[in-house]
Amino acid sequence: MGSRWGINRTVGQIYALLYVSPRALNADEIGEALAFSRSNVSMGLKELQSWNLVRLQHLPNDRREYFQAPDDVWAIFRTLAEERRKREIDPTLSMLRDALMEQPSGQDDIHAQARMKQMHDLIELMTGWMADVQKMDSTTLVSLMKMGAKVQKLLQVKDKLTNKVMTGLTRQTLPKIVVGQDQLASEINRNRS
Amino acid sequence: MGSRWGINRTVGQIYALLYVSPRALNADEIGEALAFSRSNVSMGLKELQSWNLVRLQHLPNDRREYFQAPDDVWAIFRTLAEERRKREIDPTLSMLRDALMEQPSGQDDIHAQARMKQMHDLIELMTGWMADVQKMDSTTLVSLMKMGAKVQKLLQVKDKLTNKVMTGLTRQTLPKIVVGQDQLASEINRNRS
DNA sequence: CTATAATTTCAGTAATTCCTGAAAATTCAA
DNA sequence: TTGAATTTTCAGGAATTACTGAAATTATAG
Repeated sequence: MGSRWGINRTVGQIYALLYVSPRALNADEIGEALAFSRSNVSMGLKELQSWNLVRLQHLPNDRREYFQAPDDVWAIFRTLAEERRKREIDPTLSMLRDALMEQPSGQDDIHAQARMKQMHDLIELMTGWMADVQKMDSTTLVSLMKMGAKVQKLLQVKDKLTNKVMTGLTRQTLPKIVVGQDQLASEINRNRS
Repeated sequence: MGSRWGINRTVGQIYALLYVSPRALNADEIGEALAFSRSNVSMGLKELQSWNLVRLQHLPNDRREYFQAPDDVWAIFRTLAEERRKREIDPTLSMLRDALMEQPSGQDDIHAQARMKQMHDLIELMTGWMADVQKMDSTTLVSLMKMGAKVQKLLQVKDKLTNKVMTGLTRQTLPKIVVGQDQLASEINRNRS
């Protein structure tokens, strides 16, 4: 699966092995377990290190290095997301920005730039949102995910109100309550007192 | 960039062209613009169709098919996310489930299964959350993203309270208020009356 | 139907990516 | 230092993936 997550098959296999292993493994053990050449293992581990996905251990009286995956799956996910942002998203955003700076020559260019702006804004919005999510600890993240549907329900209500697309009945029964995104936090905070 | 999003370079180029183009293009126009052979374009378009990423058009008095990308960037994002789920996430989940059904033979297997369970639950949680997000319209989605940080602040307060890790001072000033994920929606709903 | 325009398929080749063994480099105990 | 253990580098070959042109298929106008 990892092959679609920016790492190739071999590296994925190595990481899967480290992930399920109850203890840190050295390069020879990995190579033997997966029938990879020693050099292949070395390259794979180097790549995993460049992704910050492995922790290094040294056992006493053993010169070899031992590798392990972090215990917290969410930490792994966060690292992966962060590295992909650095490697793929950020360069993409800066290329889009460069393209937007150029002087458009003709009607088609203007349209293309408008489209690129849309894409840029979408990516930037999602990246910023991910950055916020990154800061949360695992427990909080799980809470957010589990309540997902409910936050959305709230937002949809808000959306209908602000966009005035609700039915007459609803409009009558719901006097001017506009739950804007800026107001949500304070709405909740008010409940505390 | 698309090469990391499950589609290869050529297909990515074709889609980028369609995306910025002010009008639908036929296969010959695409091939000429990108210097691809006609058959390469055909394969690329076929792949894009299998991903549901292009809309087909027929012009009067022209037998050729014209292709275009949807106008809404968020629709594109949703389609991409949905297709990746079907192609990558779902098979991964079912493989993990299969592995979890197997009888563990030994201590190491038990540990490996526990780890796979963690990964399975993480993926399932995120998939479910994404499914919820999928249902939202673009405007709502933007609202959610923009308020991201604020939802998190709220959740962190909740988290500190439920986990009793707050300082004595905070505990004194905040009497038994527990904002649980199940309660949030109803808290807000109550404001409506 | 037929002729022709348009598209798709596919076998062969080109290009790319991956993996290996040998050699070089590094580390560290003695 | 020396030398054995360990790791890394890298050129070349293996495997995979991508692309092309020719032929086959499909669609449609007349």
